[in-house]
Amino acid sequence: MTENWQDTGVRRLTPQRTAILDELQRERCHLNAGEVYERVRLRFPRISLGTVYRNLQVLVDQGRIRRLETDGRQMRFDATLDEHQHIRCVSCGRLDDVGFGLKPELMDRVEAESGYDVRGCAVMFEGLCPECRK
Amino acid sequence: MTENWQDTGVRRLTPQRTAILDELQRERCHLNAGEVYERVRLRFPRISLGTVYRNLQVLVDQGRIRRLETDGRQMRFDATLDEHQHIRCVSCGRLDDVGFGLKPELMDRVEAESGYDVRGCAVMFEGLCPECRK
DNA sequence: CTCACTGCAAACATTTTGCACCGTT
DNA sequence: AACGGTGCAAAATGTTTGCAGTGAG
Repeated sequence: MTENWQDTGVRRLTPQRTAILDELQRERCHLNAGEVYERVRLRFPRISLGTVYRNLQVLVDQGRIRRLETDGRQMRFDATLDEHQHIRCVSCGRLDDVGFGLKPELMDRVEAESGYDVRGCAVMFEGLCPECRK
Repeated sequence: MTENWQDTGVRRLTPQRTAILDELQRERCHLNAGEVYERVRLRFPRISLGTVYRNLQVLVDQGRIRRLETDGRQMRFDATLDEHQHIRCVSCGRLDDVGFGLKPELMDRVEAESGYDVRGCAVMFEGLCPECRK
């Protein structure tokens, strides 16, 4: 569904859609679907979780947000589009940005080694966040 | 539960436990819990999925296997312990190894930038696998 | 009028957990 | 006897989907 995706429909920017994108852009941390739902519900009390999930998918397909694989149980969504990576606290689960990119040579090397047509990569660091170090 | 984990009990190497580790080591690709269950069930027809999950967790805690976050919906498990990373096909979901490690300097930089005590990192490349390129 | 979008609820997939029983030590 | 491990079933969690109604173009 993510793969081979092809837009046929119109994809209006509905108020709900806008609100979801809005909340993701407002928050520095990376919300999961439930958190987006909570926040958007303050403005649209009757919005449903299904709508949130559907719109998150639309926004991902449009390239307006990124989907992050965090703890393997739930997704988080990231409205920051410039290249950066993430770091997660193994103790409290907090997720922060790390601003750096891998060198393009690395992609080439991986491409040569794996035989894949490499499209991207995600780096997830983990460790103890400043709070949890104490 | 993963964090602050501390072994008190004995953790015998039961036949079921052994079989699970065995299957993970035999398979070149990285199985998910259901696939492990399927395979182990051929040898232990009465084993339960719960037991598989519990034992996978024990093996992770013991450092005998690694838990991989793949598509955000399910985990896969990796019995190859030397440092390597992974690449996933965005089309068919196939998951392969990529043998390389990040430079230690990079970790230092991330540590300095984020304030975290960095413990590790996982790199997930994605692209089209050789089959799907065709 | 059409069709994308919505709310709602049910379905789904994956993982975790409570419980009673069993086997090692 | 104590306790870690097991099978089984139920629950919990996170996500997707079917459906009928609504509204923008």
